[in-house]
Amino acid sequence: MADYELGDLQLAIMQVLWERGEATTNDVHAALHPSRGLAPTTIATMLQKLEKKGVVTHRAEGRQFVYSATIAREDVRRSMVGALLDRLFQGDGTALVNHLLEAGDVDADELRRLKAQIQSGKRGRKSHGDAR
Amino acid sequence: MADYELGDLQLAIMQVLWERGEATTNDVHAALHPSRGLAPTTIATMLQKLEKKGVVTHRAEGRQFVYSATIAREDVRRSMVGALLDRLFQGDGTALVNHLLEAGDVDADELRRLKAQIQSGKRGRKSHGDAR
DNA sequence: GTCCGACAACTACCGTGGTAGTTCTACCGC
DNA sequence: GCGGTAGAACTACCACGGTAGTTGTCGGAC
Repeated sequence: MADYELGDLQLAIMQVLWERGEATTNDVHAALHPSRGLAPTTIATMLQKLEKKGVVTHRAEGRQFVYSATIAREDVRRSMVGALLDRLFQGDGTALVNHLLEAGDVDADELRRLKAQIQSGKRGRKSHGDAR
Repeated sequence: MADYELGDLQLAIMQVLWERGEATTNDVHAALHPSRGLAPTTIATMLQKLEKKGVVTHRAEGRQFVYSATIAREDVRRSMVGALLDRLFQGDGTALVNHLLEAGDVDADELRRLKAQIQSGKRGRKSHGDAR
């Protein structure tokens, strides 16, 4: 399992790719422009860097490039959350959840709902045998 | 509330400072050397960069510098977890908790314990009125 | 009084995220 | 056929984390 560390813009781009399955440079630019107002070339450059890094691929369609992610959102989440957990909470996941509660990012009700959902069977797949 | 984004080594250094209250360059180097094997000058440089950034201060004691953090662990956690949350989970804290569960970083039992602890009164301070 | 050692200060360098301008190419419309 | 335009490619540049060498200074030992 490689370890992916993506920057802010990179993540934003990946987000678009994950949501749409695939997208042209222009699609990505259009999606991000309202919130970031970046030049199209910036997006294009970033896409190239992302490709060199191996996390996206492209396919030519006419003279446009259609990009798509080669890695799953979950993989990036796992890797980045894991890194944060180690760096900031010494790997203690419970401490993170606790922090989330304190910061008001989740509330106890949601936690309860989550727990209930887990109890009802969808747990236990894969026996989480990944020794980080 | 400023927004703190610290790198890996920077966090490791802050960790030492937070644990000890204060520490000399040498203390920090000694603490980190086993795991990282860095040159003392690297630590010193980083400490200076951290100071320029305003997150640590120093006080001279003889000809040594004794550094201490000027920001709380909680502030950094809040700010970095918040950033991660936005970037990777679109701000949905519950999704993060869910991810933590899936990845095996916390388990349902701990969650239950946490919830119980919360229910017993220590909740509700500050009404989390921070609009990120 | 001189020299050594410890430590801070300064300087340098690499990689990479982020940003964008400029150039090249190829198709499309007239 | 020719010129314009769209989009990719190339190049450049800054900031910053991370890494460390070199230089300067000051106090202690002899």
